[in-house]
This record gives sequence, C-alpha cells and structure tokens, in this order.
Amino acid sequence: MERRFIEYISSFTTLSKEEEELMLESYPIKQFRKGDCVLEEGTITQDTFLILEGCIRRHCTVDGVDKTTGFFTEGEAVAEFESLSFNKPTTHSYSCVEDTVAVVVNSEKEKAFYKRFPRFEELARMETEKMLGKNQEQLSNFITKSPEERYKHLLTNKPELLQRVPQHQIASYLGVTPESLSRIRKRISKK
Amino acid sequence: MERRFIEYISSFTTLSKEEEELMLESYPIKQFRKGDCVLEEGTITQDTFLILEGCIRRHCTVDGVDKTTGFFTEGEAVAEFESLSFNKPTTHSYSCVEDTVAVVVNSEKEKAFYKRFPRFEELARMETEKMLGKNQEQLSNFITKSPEERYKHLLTNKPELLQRVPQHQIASYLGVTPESLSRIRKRISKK
DNA sequence: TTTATTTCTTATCTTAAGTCAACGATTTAA
DNA sequence: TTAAATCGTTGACTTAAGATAAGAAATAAA
Repeated sequence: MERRFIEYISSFTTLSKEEEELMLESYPIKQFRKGDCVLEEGTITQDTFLILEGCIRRHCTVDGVDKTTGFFTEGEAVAEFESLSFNKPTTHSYSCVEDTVAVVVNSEKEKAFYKRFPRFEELARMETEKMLGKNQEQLSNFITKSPEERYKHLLTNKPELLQRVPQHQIASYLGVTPESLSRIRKRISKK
Repeated sequence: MERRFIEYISSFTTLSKEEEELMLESYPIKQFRKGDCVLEEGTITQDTFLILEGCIRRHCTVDGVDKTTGFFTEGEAVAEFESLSFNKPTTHSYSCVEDTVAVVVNSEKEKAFYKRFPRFEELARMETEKMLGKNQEQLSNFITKSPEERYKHLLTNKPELLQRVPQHQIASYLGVTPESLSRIRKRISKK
C-alpha cells in the first residue's frame, strides 16, 4: 500500500527520494474494517485521511436519526475542517462502508513536513481549493435540484457508489427518506 | 477603503510596511453598483473578491429560472474555485445585491505576492480550509434539514441577510419557491 | 443450516411543496 | 408624477415527500 500512496502523490508532483522517505515516515497507513468508525462525532481531531482503498461515510445524528452527509472513496481526502480549523469538536462521524485502507495525516506532522519541504505548502493550498470547488458545486447542485434530479445526477456522475453503499444511506445523502427514494426509482423505471 | 482592507488583513497577521505596500499595489479596490455583475456565468476567471462593504449573490440559470446558491457580505471572499482550480468556465454568476466595495485578487498577482512573501502561503491555505469547513457545514445543514428548519436556521444565524436581500432570492437559496417561503413564514408566525 | 438482522419495497394516509393565477404594495424608472 | 416593474401574499389544485405499518428479499451471524 505504501507504493499506492506514493503513486498517488506522484500524480501531481515529482517526489525526491528524501521527500518520499519523510512522507512515508510521517504519515502512517492504517487498515480499517467495514463498520469501523475512523472519527467520532463530538471529538476534536488533528487527523485527516487519504483513502487508498475503500469507502468512508460522513454522518451525524439528528433527533435520534442517522443522517448521511457525504461519501468518500479512493483518492479522496476525508477531513472535517470545521473541527480542524476552529478547534471545535466535530459535528459528524466518519465510518467505513467497506474495509478501508487510508493514510493518516496528522496536522502536526503535516506542519513539520511543510517546514522541511516548503514547496508542498502551495500544493496543499491548491488541493484544498479544488476540494472547496467541488464542495461548492455539490452545494449548488443540492440547492437547485429536486430529490429526483439529485438521484439522476448521482446515477450519471457516481454510478459505482450506488453499488457500494446501501440504498437507505444514499436516500439520506439525497435528503429524502428510504421510502421516497424507492418511489423515485420506481417512477424513473416506468418512463 | 484602503484602510479597511489593511485592517481586515491585520486581523489575522501583523503586516510589515513592505507587505502592506505590495498588498495595496497588487490588489486594487473596486466599486460596484447594486445590480452589477462582478462575474458572469460561462466565463473563465482569474479573480477572487474580498468584500469590504456590500453584498454579493451567487446564482445560476436552470431551465430559464434564476436560482440563488449563495450570499456573501463584509469580510467574506467571493471565489469560484471550480473555475479557478480547473480552468473551467464558471457555472455561476455573481451579482451585487447592494452597492459593493471589494478587493480584486487576481491569481497571477497573488502568486507573485506569495513568491515575494512566502509566509502568506500558509495563511492562505488556512483561510481556504476555514472556507471549506464552513462550506461543509452548509452542505450538511442543507442535506439534514427541511426547508422550514433551514429558514429558522438562517433566522438565528444570519438575520441581517433577511433585511438586505429580497425574499424570493432567500427562498431560492433555501431551495423552495417564493410562495412556499411565504407559507413557511405564515406557519411559523402562527405558533 | 437456521435464525436474526438489515435492506428494500409497497400501501395508506397526512402534510408540505410546486404550479398557476390573481391582487395589492412597494419600488424604480420614464 | 405617472407608468412600469418588482415583490410579497393568498387561494385552488396537483404532485411529491413524510410517517407508519407490514412484508418480502438479501445478508450476516449463530
């Protein structure tokens, strides 16, 4: 898995031997089982995760009901910036939908890494900006589309997810009940 | 207005005379009139805006209907990262809800600024992370709440906005029609 | 394998949002 | 200062989502 980590980083910059070594040394790779919670609601965290294999679900509990607010798969970063940046307890948990392998990026070690190799500071900023761009798009998608349109959008843009994740979690992620998603699917198949 | 710009930046770092000068030189301050479009759907942009005074609305057209996907006021940054980071045409426009004064941050000049004063690279990354944190929160709010709850949330967290912006734009921002928001308000006032 | 749990669907009923049309009220512009 | 837009509300009707209950199918566990 170390090679996959390095391959991933190499996809947006060329690493020197030194950089590669410090990277592997600083950021341990961890295995999780399906169902494991990698970050629990209410805790303050210093860690972000880069998924090498598997799928992680972001969720929270509202009036006793579990609500899904995000899914993350290979190559995506799991980070609760509302907690990281403002040192607040997280309002969300993150749990593995499948067996998952992820790089654990502790923010102290990250800082030390940037100090040693400052050029990564810019790369990190750019990656964060890309994440923000995608998040902005997601939000406007949600605001401007109906539940049915959101489901269709998911169908065309992330069809794999529908195979990897139970439907009631997808429903929650689309902002509707499982019963509603079931009806939406029926409606679509009739056309 | 220059002083307000510098005051704002000084709220999260102490500026040297040199830094201050280059900053004012690199980033011009621009005035906009109510209704002005600062960034038009379909264009590729290099600019972000820091609002010193006024209010800017993010919106797009879906099936001929104008949909609002965000509001930005004093101290907030207006940036379409989906366009900036991926060099794509924007899917959204940004227009002034009121007469507005904003710092125009051109990304080339920004890059040059960081080259001259590298310590700002880290600051920028941290600010971007904070924006992302807030965006993540907004998205989960939208996913987990009903239109009525979203309106109440806005009432307690950004009540000024309701005074500054026409209600049908607020409605759109909450993902409902103006008629629906009118009914929601009626429902709430009856309790 | 058998049992238990999770997952998905269907039906009924209730509630809320969308649509269309109309009408004052307010603001803007000619 | 009129005329024209814009804005917010209301009513009637349609459509879709929420709640509740129940049952079938698939999956995991004993």
